[in-house]
Amino acid sequence: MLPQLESRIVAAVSQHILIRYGLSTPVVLEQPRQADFGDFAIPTAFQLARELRKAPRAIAQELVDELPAIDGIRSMEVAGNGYINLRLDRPSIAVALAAPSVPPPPAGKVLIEHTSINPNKAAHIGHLRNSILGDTFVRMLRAQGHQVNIQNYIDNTGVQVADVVVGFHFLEGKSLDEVRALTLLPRFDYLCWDLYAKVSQTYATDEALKAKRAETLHAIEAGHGLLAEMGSLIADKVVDYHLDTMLRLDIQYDALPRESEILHLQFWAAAFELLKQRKAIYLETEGKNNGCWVMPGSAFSEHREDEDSKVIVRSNGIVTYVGKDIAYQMWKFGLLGQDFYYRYLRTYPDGQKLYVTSASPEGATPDITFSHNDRVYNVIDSRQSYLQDVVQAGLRALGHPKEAKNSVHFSYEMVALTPRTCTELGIELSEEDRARPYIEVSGRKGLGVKADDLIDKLIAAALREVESRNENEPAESRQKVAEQIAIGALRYFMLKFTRPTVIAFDFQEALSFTGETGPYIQYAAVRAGKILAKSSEPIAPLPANLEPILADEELWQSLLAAARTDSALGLAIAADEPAHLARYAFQLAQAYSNFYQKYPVLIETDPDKRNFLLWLTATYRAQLVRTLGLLGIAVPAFM
RNA sequence: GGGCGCGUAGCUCAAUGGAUAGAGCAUCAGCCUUCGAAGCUGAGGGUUACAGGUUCGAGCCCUGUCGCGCCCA
Repeated sequence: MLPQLESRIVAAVSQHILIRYGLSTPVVLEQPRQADFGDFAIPTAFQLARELRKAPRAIAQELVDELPAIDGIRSMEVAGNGYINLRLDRPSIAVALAAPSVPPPPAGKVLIEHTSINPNKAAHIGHLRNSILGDTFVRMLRAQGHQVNIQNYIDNTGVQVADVVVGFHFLEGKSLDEVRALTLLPRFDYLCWDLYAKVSQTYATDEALKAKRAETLHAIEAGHGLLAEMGSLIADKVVDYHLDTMLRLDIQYDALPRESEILHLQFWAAAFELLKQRKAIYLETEGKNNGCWVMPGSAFSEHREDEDSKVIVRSNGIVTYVGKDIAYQMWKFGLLGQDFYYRYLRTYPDGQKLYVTSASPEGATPDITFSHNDRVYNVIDSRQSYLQDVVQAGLRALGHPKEAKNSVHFSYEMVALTPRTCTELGIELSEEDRARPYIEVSGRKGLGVKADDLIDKLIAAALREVESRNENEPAESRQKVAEQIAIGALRYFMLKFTRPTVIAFDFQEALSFTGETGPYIQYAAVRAGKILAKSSEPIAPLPANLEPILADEELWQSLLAAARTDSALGLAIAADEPAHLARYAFQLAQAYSNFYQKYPVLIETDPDKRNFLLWLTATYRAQLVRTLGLLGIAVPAFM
């Protein structure tokens, strides 16, 4: 509702500036630093000052004097040395907020790839940041009308899966049937976690075992034989666990594109032909890369010519990682000229179906595709930014600048552990490490916090709180509420940091449910719900004369805070930053907590005011539920 | 050596080039005979790493220096 008003203001001011001064200076609306300055601020006079060679304050005064009336604006005034502060027509904002919301207009088709965990061990907290960021951004885009499809890429033929096969088969001498039996036992993913660490450490001293790694990898890539079968058995089972873990966080996918199908359907061969045709790569004939197909450094580095060229196909004919990624990125946009087959995999509790790629039409679901997207977000940590740049350059070199521009590396920094948390986990640290602010997790060392362990721990902590506060609720409901609180705490924790910030994960901090946390926001929504439930009377329509009620400055500020949800969503999407929306959710909860403290609703004796307070409570509740929903956080029935 | 990111209160972090740099935690002082305190009110705490520059205006942009992290070689 506020966005419409905002764009109306921007349009009116821009148009006036164009006519009056002949300038198309962009107009931005700000939220004033102090509430008593006004409801919106326009700093455009400062920009105009340069071009008009005139004092900003004088320009602001001209604008205020000459601007036509804008619907919904009560007054404009010049402030500071050139701000224009706007005050809104309060009753009309309340009325607009009370009106039913209109669905957003349909927007473009977007692909978000997230999670993409190597299917060789249990998920850890670092993976959670990826999935929660990706899933939240999906929810945000969908709320703006985008048609989003969610993909979780599975590298089921990579070296990491090979390592676990090496572990089972060569290190522990297990047969296919024995491994199959193990996959049926609980927590096979945890078993792989330990085995992967063991194998990685054994490589350091056991050359013979290390030699088995390459043999195993080749067998898996070829796709037949005992080792390949064992690899796919392990990967499929571990993927199942990942899907279950993510479902606990309310995270779902539409499709699982797999590396095995990219290989078997020879996506790379098609991409290779196109790259050669368009002269995006060339065969190096000298130097260290002699005999390799390379992409020149100038293609992906704007400023420097002397950047090393990037090898796409090695001299032994084996395509690199980047090469395969370019082929896959082309497929995402529908530029490859071929597609996967898709096989039904499972149905989520809400009825949504999940598909996995397949190399043959047999058993495939006809008439679906997950290709041909307008825009692609790859949620991948910042360590891969160089590779993502090369992939993007590949598209550009192939003559697809638009798609290159619409390839977004949605990058984020890693999740590390605080030294204190390492110690709690029984991990020994060197003197040097103890002095560091954080310790990087490592699957090879088995150093990390498993996602499910963390979730279990959070639920246990939440359950203790819930039980101490809600003795009369049935155990089953308390369990459910504890789960919702735990997930709320976890999701908010992963979202409150901006993407380039390294999260130093600390158990004590993550297990805290006070202050700027998910449960604080949930609590605000639950309190609002409780008042609404206790009030026996239905909420009457807003009274005709709202002016006296809204003359109360604090009450007005409270209402305005609740009206900013869509603006906050818009800003967060424009900045590709879910943390902005998370922060708004917290501010919204703070605003409600203040309102709750200051205005007791149910004992208010003036019926008009009481009805208004009830209405505002319902509005807050709705905005809190909606904003939390965008963050993937549920609102418990009680707390 | 090159590339990317970071450096803000005791700690962890915010801050679309704009007004007096804000939150949470921690510390201290208050508020429960409940619309349940997972809350609220208040206090103290800042040379935004350093040095220049651009600008009407810089935590943010540019250059350099120092420190930290990651990636590539």
